[in-house]
Formats: sequence, C-alpha cells, structure tokens
Amino acid sequence: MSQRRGAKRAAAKKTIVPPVEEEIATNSLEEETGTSSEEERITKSQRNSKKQQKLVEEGEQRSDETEDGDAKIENKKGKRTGNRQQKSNSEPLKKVAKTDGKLNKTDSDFGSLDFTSKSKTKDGKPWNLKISSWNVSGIRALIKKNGLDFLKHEDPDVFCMQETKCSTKNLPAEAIIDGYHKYWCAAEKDGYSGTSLFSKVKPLSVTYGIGDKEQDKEGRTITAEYDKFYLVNVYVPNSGRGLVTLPKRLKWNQVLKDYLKKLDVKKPVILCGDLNVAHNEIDLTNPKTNTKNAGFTKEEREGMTELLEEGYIDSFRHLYPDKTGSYTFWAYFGNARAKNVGWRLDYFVLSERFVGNVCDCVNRSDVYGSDHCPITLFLNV
Amino acid sequence: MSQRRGAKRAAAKKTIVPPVEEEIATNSLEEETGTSSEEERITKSQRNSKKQQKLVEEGEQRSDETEDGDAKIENKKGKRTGNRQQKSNSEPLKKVAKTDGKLNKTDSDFGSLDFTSKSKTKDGKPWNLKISSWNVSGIRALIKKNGLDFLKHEDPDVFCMQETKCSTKNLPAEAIIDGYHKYWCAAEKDGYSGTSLFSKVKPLSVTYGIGDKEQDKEGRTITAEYDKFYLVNVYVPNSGRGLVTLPKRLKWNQVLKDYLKKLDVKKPVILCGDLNVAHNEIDLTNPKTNTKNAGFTKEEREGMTELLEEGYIDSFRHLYPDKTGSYTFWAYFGNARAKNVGWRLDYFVLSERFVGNVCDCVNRSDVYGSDHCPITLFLNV
DNA sequence: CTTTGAAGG
DNA sequence: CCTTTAAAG
Repeated sequence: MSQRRGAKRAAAKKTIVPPVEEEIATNSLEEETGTSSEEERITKSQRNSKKQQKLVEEGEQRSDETEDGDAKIENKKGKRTGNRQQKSNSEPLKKVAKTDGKLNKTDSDFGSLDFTSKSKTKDGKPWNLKISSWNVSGIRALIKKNGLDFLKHEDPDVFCMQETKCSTKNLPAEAIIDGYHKYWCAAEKDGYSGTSLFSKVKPLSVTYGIGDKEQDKEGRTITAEYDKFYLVNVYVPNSGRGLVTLPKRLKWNQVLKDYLKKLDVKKPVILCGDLNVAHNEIDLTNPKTNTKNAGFTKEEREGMTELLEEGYIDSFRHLYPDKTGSYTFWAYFGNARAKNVGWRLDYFVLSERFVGNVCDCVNRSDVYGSDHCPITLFLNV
Repeated sequence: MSQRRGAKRAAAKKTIVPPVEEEIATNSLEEETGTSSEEERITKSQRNSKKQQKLVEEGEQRSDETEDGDAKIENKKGKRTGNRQQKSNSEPLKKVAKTDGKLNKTDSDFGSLDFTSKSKTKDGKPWNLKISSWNVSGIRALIKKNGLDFLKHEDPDVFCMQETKCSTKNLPAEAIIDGYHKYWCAAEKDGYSGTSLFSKVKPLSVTYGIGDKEQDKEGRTITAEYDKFYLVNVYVPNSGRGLVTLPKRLKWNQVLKDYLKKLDVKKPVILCGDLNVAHNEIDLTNPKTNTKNAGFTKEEREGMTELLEEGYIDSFRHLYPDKTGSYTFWAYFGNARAKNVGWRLDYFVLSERFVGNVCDCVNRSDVYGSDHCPITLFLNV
C-alpha cells in the first residue's frame, strides 16, 4: 500500500500539482505516459534528447497512479526459473523489520522531532523549496523499518535517494510514494548501488548517468532539470577496503567534474548525495586515524577541493563553518552512532552564483533507518 | 550460557553418569582428554583404530566441562582478516530469533506435549534407551528459536542431529548442552551439511564418515559404537533441484550399504537420520506429483528398498504399517506444515535381529524450529 | 554491524 | 520459504 502523506509545512511555497506518472528505469529512462502540467512543462523534443541515457533492459515496468491518488502498479507474476520462485513485481513487502535482533537503533522518534524551518536567504527571503537527500542503504530494508515515514514528516519537494540496492522489478509497493514523480536508476548488478529521485513538480527533463560507459552501469547519477537549476543526485563510488577501488573513484571524480561543468554553463547546479568523502578534519570524528581509509584519503579530499574550486559551495559548511560533531554517516559497528563517531559524507554542493538562494542546510541526525541520515536543503528560488 | 536440563523420565532406565568431556571434529575425531567411566569403557587401543577417520583440519578445538557441570569452552579471539571481524569461537549467540517476520511457526508448545511413553517390546519389556534424531536445518538458527529446548523435554539418551550447518569454530555456546558427550562432524565447506551426536553414555568408539574420500568431506556420518549395537547417524545427500546430484546420491547409497554391512557382521546396527527419501506412496502427501522430484524418484525409493533387503527394518513403518499422514518434513513454502503436506524422510532403520528390542518409534510433528521434526526411538537393550 | 544476492535445501 | 555464506559498505 502506498503511504498517505500528511502535509505539514511551515513557510509558504509554490503550489504543487499532484497529477502524476512514474518512471522506473534500470540504467535508462523509460517513455513517459502521463501528461505533464503547470509552469514547468517540457516539450517532447526536449525530453527525447536524452544524451546520457542508455537503453539496456529487460524487466521494464511502469506505474500510473489511479484517480484517487493511490499508487497502484502492475503486478506481473514473477516467472519461475527452475523451481525457484521469483518475487512478483512490486508487491508489498511481507516481512516486517526484525526489531528483535538489531543491535543498532532503527526507529526514529518522529513525534519529537521538529522539521519546521523559518530560515531565510541572506536577503531575507523565506524558503519555498525543500530538497532532501538520503543514502538509505537498501530501500527494502528501510521500508521494513518504516524509514520512508521520513517523507510524511519532512515532506520535501524533491527527495533524492542513494544506495537503493533494488532492481526495478523488485521494488516493493511501499516505495511508490504518492504525490511524487518518481525516477529510478538501478545498477546492472542486482542489489548494488542505485539511486532514485522523487519530485513533486515534474522536472523539465530527467537523465541518467554522467556520460561514462563503465561508471554509468552502476546507477549512480540522476539529473533533473528544473526551471532555475539542475539537480544532480549522486552516489559517488566508495574507495573500498584497502582502497582497492580508489583509482576508479578518482576517475569518477574527474568525469563528474566535467559533467557538472557542462551543466553549469547552462544553469546553476545543485549536486546532492553521498559524495563518500569527509572533506576536512572537522568533517569526521577521527581524522588522524582515517587518513588511509576510504573517505578521508588525501586523494579523495583533494578531489572535493578541486570540485569546489570549479566554483561550487559546500552549503552546510558555508553556513556553519565551525560547527563540529555534525555528521551524516556513522559506521554500524562499534556503536558508533550512539557515540556520534561519525563522518559528514552527504552534501548539497551548489554553484557559487546560487548561494544567495540558500536558506538553510541541515543534517537530520535523529532520523534512523540507515547508516546515513537524511540531509535537507531549504532554498528560495 | 549452557542449558540446564530438567530431567523428566517416565520409565526406568540405566543410570547415566555425568562425568564428561567433549569432542569436536571437523571431519575428524580429535584426541580425547577426559576419562571414560562405567561399564561401557573403551580401551585406548580400540579407540585409536579409527579406520574411517580422516585427519584433515585447521581450527581444532576442544572443550572440557567444569566441575560444577556447566559447559565452558575456550573463547579464542577471532582473528581479523583485513577489516572483517571474525566471530569468536563458540560465543553465545547475540541475536534472537526474528519472530516478527516469520511466516512459518517456529515455537513449540512444549508444555502441552507429552513426551512420556509406556511402550514395551513385543515381549513386554519396557524401554530403557531413548534415541532422538533431528535434521535441525542450521543449529544456530535452531538455537535462536530455542529449538534445543527440545532436549529438556525429550531428554533422550542419545541425540543425533543432521544439517547443523556450522563449522566447529562457529559453534555457539548454547550448543554445548550439559550432560552429554558431544561429537561434531562438519563439512569442509562452511555452513553446509554437518552432523552431530550427543550421548549420555560414552560410546565405546566414535568414527566419522563411511570410507569414501569424496563423500566424507561433507560431514554426513557419525558412527557410535555401544555395547550392544552400532548407531550410525547420517545425513544422506539430497538429489537436488532438477535431480542434478542424483548420481552422487546413488553412489552414496551403495557406499553406505557396504559400510553398514561391515558393521552389521559385528553388532546390530541402528541407522538414523535424514535419509532424504520417502520410501513409499504412504510416506508423503503427494506421491503422484513428486515422482520426478528429489526424495521420491524411482531410483531413490529403490535404494531404500535395496537397503532394507539387506536385512534391515524401517522401525516406524514396521510398527505402523498403515499409518497415513505421519511425516517428518514439510517444505517451508506454501504453508505446507500447517496443511500437513509433508514427507517422511527421517528414519530409524535397524538390523532385523534387533527388531525385538524396539518399543516404539514416534515422529514429533509438534516440535518446531526446523523444516524437519525430531523422531524418537524407544528401545529395550 | 547490515544489506544485499547465491547456493542449497 | 528459510538458512547459510560472500561481497560490499
């Protein structure tokens, strides 16, 4: 069953129009069926020039919402391979979270958290657009823990996920949140990586990947074009234990930088997601002992610096240059989260010329369900 | 923590002596340290002629019980391999069963079950020896479900397990049940197959395998020699989906038959365990639809027939020739157990000349925790 | 420590 | 459907 969304907004913002269709893509953007609406309409020709898009596929799938607003998706019977029964497409998850055996906290106390914000731009303009980003570390596990209840409370206009770890054909029905246009970008490899973007307003265009044949197999990037900016949702490759994939990661950094540069000449860019690097010593609890570990090597940190030098701002650090102990990731082991032994790996990085539009940027460290917490950006656009 | 055992015996039987040591073997029998006692003493020379025993191994391990009878075993720190933390040897299991998400029943209502028996031999002699056998489908999972509480209630003199799926070094402390001599036979492949034998009375000898180099890598057989008989605990190879391992299985049948023959010339044999075959149509719910499935092929059934023709008795069927609907295995899927759509795959097969010693043979179909249920043999010896 | 999928049942 | 492991984080 789809979630019912209890809107609860503090400041004024532009009206959101519900008419909706959904896009699910495994490393590719599928045809749209629904009609777009409102001011941010996009022409057919615009949408069809999907440069980065790669059409791979099997198991394609789409879902249109019903008139009463309840998400309903096709329920094809899974084909049998031998005796092994395959899960049907997007059935509700049958299992609930095994709260019993968990050693780490999984439940958020949403009732006691405050998601409101009266933040304004430097010029005093109130926020009217909210973007959230979350490395969910497996959307199916998150759903079992009721982690997507976050959306009921945060109610962002745009929601970006990383590490969904779910092929399109295995998406549970609970992932089809009502009221958003939904875009899925899965890795070729089942259960690995994967990103998703939910948007109340239909983007002018949505593309997948950063134009690198190899890297784009891993479902790491979704770009949504809006009237005033590009939003790029990324899950940057982890450099791995023993830094085995550091070379791949550094190459990715270069390709991403080039990719953003091309967008930035057209419109301001908002890059969000898990950048898999703590930029400076202030961005993690144990800088001294982690210089040889993935996420805090010299090379990764320099990559972040080089990116910013292209003309981007780390919005959180821009607003809170001296704030310590504010992280977005805590290892599952060692009771790290309870001790706030963490890393700031998730960012909203935006074009310098857009920084005047920023109202606030917060790390939702009290929201559980993953080893990362969500982050939220408040903008006036 | 080790289990405390609440003895509750209905009929008289010979006294059991507690002094205890333990043997844990990965495909091999380790040196004993404890002193054997009582009438069934075994000479050093006898014990050292372990013909079938194969000394492979790594990760050897032993445990001696403390004076107050509480099982205590060495707690070597797991060595680290890279960043990956290995579990320490035989620590108590930290996680409890995820009762939440289970679709199948896992808890036995021991309080309402009757494990007593007034059964007698044909000649009217009361039982004085009880042997239980259970394919536990993963001893660690069973323990999380408190499945070994079965022992507190059944309180057998000998307990045979199949599919322990646990290398010796990963055995949880809860597996070290007090009051038994314990023998473990694990497969070379971690988490696969594996058998165990617990005995209140120390066997005259214990050997592993059936004398086949290949087959004996899989930890499928433990033979315990007693004064009056041999007890052979087996986990017969499954023929697999699509019968891919049927040839291996048929070879196994031959080797086992030859192995038993050699024992049988010395003493009567009791073969117990998961024979992975439903012998006749009466032994499964759906004989018609399963003739091409592992466990009910012509070849497997004939293998069972050929074994019995060597001079053995299927004790359950001998006692209850027409009893229908009495099974020892139900597939986890399709709610099979609740519907009693099952198979009789677990047996006590014994030498014809020993059948006069049988008092009863029962399938404990109300004991949960595995896809098999325990079976229990009552004997007068 | 946790999430995936795979093999095996 | 369930239990194991391996790979990845």
